[in-house]
Amino acid sequence: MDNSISTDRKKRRGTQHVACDDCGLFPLCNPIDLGGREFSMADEFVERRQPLAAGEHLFREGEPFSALYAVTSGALKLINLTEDGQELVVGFVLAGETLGQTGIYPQRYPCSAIALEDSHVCELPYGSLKETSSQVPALSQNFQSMMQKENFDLHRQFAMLMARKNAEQRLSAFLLNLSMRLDERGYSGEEFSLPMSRDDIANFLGLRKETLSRLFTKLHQTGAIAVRGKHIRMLDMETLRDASGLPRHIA
Amino acid sequence: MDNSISTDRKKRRGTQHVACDDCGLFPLCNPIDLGGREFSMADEFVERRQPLAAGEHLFREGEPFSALYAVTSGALKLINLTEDGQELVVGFVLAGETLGQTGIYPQRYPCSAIALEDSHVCELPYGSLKETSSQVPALSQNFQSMMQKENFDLHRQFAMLMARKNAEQRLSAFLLNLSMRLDERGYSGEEFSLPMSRDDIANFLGLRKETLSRLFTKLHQTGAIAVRGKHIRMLDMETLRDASGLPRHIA
DNA sequence: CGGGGAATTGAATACGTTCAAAGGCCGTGG
DNA sequence: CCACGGCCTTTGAACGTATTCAATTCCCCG
Repeated sequence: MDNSISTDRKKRRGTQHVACDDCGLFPLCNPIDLGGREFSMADEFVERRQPLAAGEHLFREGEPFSALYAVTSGALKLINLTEDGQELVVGFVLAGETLGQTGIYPQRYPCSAIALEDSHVCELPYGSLKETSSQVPALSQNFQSMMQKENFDLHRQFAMLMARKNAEQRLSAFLLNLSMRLDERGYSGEEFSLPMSRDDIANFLGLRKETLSRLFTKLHQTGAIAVRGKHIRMLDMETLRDASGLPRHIA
Repeated sequence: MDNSISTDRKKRRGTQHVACDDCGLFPLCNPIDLGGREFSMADEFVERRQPLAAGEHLFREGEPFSALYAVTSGALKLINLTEDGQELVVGFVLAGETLGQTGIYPQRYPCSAIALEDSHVCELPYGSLKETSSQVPALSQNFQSMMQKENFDLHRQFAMLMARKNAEQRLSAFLLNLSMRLDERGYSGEEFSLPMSRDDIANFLGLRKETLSRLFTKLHQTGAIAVRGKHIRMLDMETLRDASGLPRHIA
C-alpha cells in the first residue's frame, strides 16, 4: 500500500482563492436568482479579499458585532481566552466558509478569530445587509437560508465531536469533518493540508499534543491515513468512519 | 453547610407548563410588536400543548422536516442511532426551548427526539410559518432572530463542552449550562431536577455512567452541589465555574 | 411489601497525560 | 548553498485518571 506523500513542499500558504460560487457568502453577495431585477451586494457593499497575515486577528472576543466575513483563502481559528490567558480553541474556519454569524444575536463577537496562515477575507457590513435585505426579499431569503445551514452544520459538528469517547474516535471524527467541509467547497477532501498546528487540534479536541501525535502515527501505521507533517491523505475512509464510531449517514 | 435536599419527592413529571412569554417559540406565535396590525400565529396555526408520554418519539431521524416545536412542559433528548443500534445522545431540550430547526436546511430531521418524561409540545407547521412570514414582515424578522439566537446558543454550548478535558470539567460545564438555560426560561437555575438519566448524561458527555456517578458524589462531598437522585442544588457556582475551566463570561 | 431498573461503590485494567528528551522542519544568515 | 537556531512534532517511560466488570444498594412503581 502507498502510504507516502509527495515530498516536494510547494508553499500553499494562502495562495489560491476559493471560487465565489463555492463561498458561503455567495448567496448574500449575489441574490440575483429570486430578485426579479438583477442586484448584487458584492459590487455595492462587500469589501473584497482583504489580506490577513498569519497570526493576525480578524476580530476579538467582546468587540461589538459589525460584519459577516467569508474566508476566500487560508484559514482561521476561533478561540476564547480563559482568565489566566490560556487559549481555548472553539472552532476552525476554512476557505469558503463564513464567520461572524454567532455575533449577531449578542451584538458582540463571542470569540476571537485569528488567521492560521496568510489569508484573505471578504467583509459584508451587517448594517448594509440588514438595510438592503428589508428591500430585497431574495436577499432576506438567502440570509435566512444561510443561517439555517449554519445551524445544521453546527449541530452536525457537535454531534460528530461531542460524545466521542476515546481519543482515536475524536481524531477520526475531526478528520472526517474536515474532509467533508473541504469537499463541500470544491477542494479535495481526500488529500489536503492541515492549516492548524497539532497544538490547536489538540486544544480543540480536548487532548494533549503528544496524544495527538501518537494517534497520527497510529492511523498512519494502520494505513487509514498518510501523514507527512501537515499533509494528510485519507487512504481508508471506511476504517476512519468505523474508528470514529459515528453512524454512517453522518460521517 | 447545608448539603441536604428536601426528601419529600413531589412528582414534577411534566406538570407545570412554561409561561408563553418564556417560550422560545413565542416570537413566532405572537409577532405583534412590529406588525402594525395585530396578528397571532398561535390562534391560526399552532397546535397547542400536545401530550407526549415518556419514551415517546416526537420525530425520528431521517423523517421529512415538517414543523418546529416548543416544549411547554417536560423535556426531550435528541439522539442519533449508530449502525449497531446504539444511542448517541446529541442534545437535550428543556421546557421553553424549541426543537426542529436543524431539520430546515436538510429538509429532514437529522436526529430523533424522544420525551424523557411526560411532556407537552406546541407544534408550528413550517409551511404555515413560511407562507405567513412572506406576508408579515414582523414574523419573518422574529424568525430570523430566533435562528440567530439558536446559532449563538449552539456555539456557546459547543464552546462550553467541546474542549473540556477531564470528566470533572465536563460535568461542571454541563451543570452550569443546564442552570443557565433554566434561568433563561424562568425556572430556578439554582435548584432543579435533572430530567434525564445518568446514562443519558454520560452518553452525551462521552463518559461512563460509573464515572459520572463518582463525580456526582465527589462534587457533593466537596460541597459544590447537593445531589439526591435527580435533584440538584447548585451550592457553590464559583467552585463549579473554576472546576469547569471555562472563562467567567461564558459560564 | 416485593420486584426490577437505575444508581452507586469497589478493585483491576486500559488509556491518556505528564515530564523529559530527541528528532525534524523551516527560515535566517553566513 | 549549506550551517545554524528555534519551534513544532515525535518518541519514551512513569504516573494518574477514566473504564471495565462485578457486586451491592437505592428507589420507583406496582
